Amino acid sequence: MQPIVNEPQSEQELLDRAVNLAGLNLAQLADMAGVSVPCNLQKEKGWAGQLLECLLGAYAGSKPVPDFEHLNIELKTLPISRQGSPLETTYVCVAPLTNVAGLTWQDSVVKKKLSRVLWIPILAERTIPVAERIIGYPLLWSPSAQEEQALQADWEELMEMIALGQIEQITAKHGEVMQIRPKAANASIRTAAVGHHGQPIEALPRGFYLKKNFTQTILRNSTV
DNA sequence: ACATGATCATGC
DNA sequence: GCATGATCATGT
Repeated sequence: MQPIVNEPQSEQELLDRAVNLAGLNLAQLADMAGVSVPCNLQKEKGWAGQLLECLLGAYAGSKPVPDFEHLNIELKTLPISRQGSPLETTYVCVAPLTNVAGLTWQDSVVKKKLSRVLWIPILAERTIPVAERIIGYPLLWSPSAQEEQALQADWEELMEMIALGQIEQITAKHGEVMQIRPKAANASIRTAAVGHHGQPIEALPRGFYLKKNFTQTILRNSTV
């Protein structure tokens, strides 16, 4: 999927574009982009997110930079129920498993990634055919002081465990608003990590994910 | 019913 | 292998 518009030149232009997509369904968006709608997302889990990128003029591709680099804005689609509740957690970034000594929240990739996010809710209950899922009203967000505190607390807890060589003890239950879970093509993938005694080990790659309670709060706080 | 752990596609 | 985009599907 290639971008079909130029890069937005301002936050407002980006937001305007997103607002203009609200209320449309994925079939209409696919039509605008000249692509076909998959029957399900089993083999194209990122399809809707990539479709929105293309329609809004994101050019970053798979580069480790914000979707809208010059605006420092990250784009996230968020599947929601008819009640407006998030249906999935939200991937943030890979969790560093080596050389973590001295890393601070202020310099973390998580903080940077979440500093400014354009959330685009999609009514995406699994019973709704992909083509009929509807784009919701967009939300341009930066964490409040309270939200950042919560994120920082979880980040510090989780990173401390990693720094102590406890990566294999971390489960998705750790963290109040953010968790660490596997992020890999399959469970046999391995990457460099650090063990209990500081020795090098191989571990399943992990990622930071925002829990539903957190993204729910973001949506609620924007409710009119 | 739901979250956790597992997985899928793609580019370089 | 690691980054991007996430949702699937099983266990509890």
